[in-house]
Amino acid sequence: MPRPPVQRLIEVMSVPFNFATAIEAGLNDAAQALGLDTAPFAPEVHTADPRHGDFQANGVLPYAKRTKQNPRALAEKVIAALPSTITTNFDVTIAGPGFLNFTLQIPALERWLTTYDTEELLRTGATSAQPEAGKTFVVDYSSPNTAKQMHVGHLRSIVIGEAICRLLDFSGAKVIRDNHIGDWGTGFGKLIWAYKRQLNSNALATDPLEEFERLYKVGNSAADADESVLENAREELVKLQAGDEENLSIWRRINEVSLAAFQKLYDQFGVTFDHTLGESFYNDKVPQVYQELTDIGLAAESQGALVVFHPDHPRFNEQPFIIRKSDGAANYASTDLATLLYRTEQFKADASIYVIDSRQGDHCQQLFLTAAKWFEKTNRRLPRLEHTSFGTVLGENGKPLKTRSGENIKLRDLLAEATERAATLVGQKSTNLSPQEQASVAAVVGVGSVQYADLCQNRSSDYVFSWDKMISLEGNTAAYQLYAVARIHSIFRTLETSPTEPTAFAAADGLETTTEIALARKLAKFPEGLRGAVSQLRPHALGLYLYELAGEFSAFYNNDKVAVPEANIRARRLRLCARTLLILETGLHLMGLRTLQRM
RNA sequence: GCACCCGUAGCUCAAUUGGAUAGAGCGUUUGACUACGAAUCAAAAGGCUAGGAGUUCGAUUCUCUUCGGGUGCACCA
Repeated sequence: MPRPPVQRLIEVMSVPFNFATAIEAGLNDAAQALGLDTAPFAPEVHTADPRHGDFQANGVLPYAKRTKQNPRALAEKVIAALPSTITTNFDVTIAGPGFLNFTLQIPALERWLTTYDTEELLRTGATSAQPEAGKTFVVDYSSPNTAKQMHVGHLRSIVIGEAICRLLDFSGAKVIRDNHIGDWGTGFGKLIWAYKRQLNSNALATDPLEEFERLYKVGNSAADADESVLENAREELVKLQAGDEENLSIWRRINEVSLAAFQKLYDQFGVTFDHTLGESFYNDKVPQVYQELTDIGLAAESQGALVVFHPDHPRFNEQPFIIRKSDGAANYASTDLATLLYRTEQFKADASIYVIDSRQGDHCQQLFLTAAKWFEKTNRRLPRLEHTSFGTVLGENGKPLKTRSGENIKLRDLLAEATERAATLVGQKSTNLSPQEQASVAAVVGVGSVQYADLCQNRSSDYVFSWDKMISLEGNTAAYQLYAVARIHSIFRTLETSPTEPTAFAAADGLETTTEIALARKLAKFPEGLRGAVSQLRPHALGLYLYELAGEFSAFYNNDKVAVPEANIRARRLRLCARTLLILETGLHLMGLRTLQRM
């Protein structure tokens, strides 16, 4: 039976969610009790190599050095002053020149395992331990251009952006997902020009986006070849921006079709935006930006354009930030500034996160620098601004991934191929499943493999896209972890019980085997995996943790049979299975993946 | 030319942001299914962290420098 809420709350409060932050607090208490100068004393707690315990604190060493004390003697004193919250949970030893090693006592591990037994409680724990809780984060990701299909170049922003949103949300932040689409570009004049002359209505009916793309190319090459076409296209754009009804309705139609096509892809990734405020939305909000930046002397005319220079910057003192083109039109610098103001004032953003590829680093730096000066002069509070940049998806030749003919690979085709390849594999490995089940498993494995391949390594570097590595399903892949999840579900099916049925664990006694204990120690480090991912907005830190957890589980599974006759042993192993399942599923969902009961 | 990112095992990547003997997977070699799912597990071999200098108790991480790769740099986002 579920315990009453009040009792649960007391239990949760008495067992720290994140042991590392608990140690940190304990060390700070000890330092204060000893009269250490707490300002320069930093506990420096990290998860440790298992050979050295569960956590290590290195802070005594630099402090002893600075105050000219014997580090080991100081370490002795610090240990003696540790509060009971630490000493009742850990064995503490001194190692080497003055490292403090903390090893979780088995009862403490067991308390953690019995306490954090639902996703809601993990979330509550994360909210209590994470500094992001209560803050408003606007996350700007995906942000494709309308009238074009998304391709591989759009993959990373979607996948990384969504994972970051989920991680922040789980940490108690208020997350606003904003799809800042490019729907006001200068290409629209050419597209409208071609639309009016060469529209194929059959093609428009069957695959409108494909048709818009074709028309855009037609308009583009016609404008290149003929000056008068270019002139015409400009006029179409001016008419559009002036509110011409015919052009506006074509433009609306393009956006409608584009957004519907985008949503089909977002559905496969489990992405839903709170706002889709494209550049057109800010059309009437850029004059204020021009005005204010000019008034405070930040922007000035140069070669006919309105630009911002930063004399205090080694490069941007000469490299301009163009906020209005010489023909008077806005560009993405103008709208990005207007957007930032809108997010600050309307959304009350504490942070604005830009999930954009690393090639736009200069733009973001200029945007942030400009915004900082602008907001300071106008007495506005500047949100935390972060360019969450990422590298390029490369083919096996080390160059940006393309089709054989050199075209961009459409995201639609990429996901279709991933699903198809997964289906082939499922057809071989999962013959016990019905055809419908096989198809849905293939979709989860296929799309999940693409997502995970993108998330499992450091976002800032380029990565090589390899079907074989991704779909071969070995090593640090989605399928390896999905397999662990499916196996755990299978155990509960076989034993005819459920991971959420507390009576299944009622007879559990103390952890015994080395593989049981190793798995339990890994489980209790979920908060650290989460913290690593959130604090740096790097999902791969969580991915790596989950992979290691799945590995510990597999070792446990091979060593310690769960379905044994002894009720006490079976119950404690079942509990380990249930917690592993909870954390694997929670973690994978945080990365944007779906999970399976069988595969 | 200026700036940013990167260089770690044969290959693809980690290393908790300055911590202890630099870790995984693939590939190679060897072992484990009359086992709750072998899409698994256990073990071995594989390294002057591109080269050099510096900072300090301690450097893959910070500074300088050389080499090699990628990407930006006046009106497309």
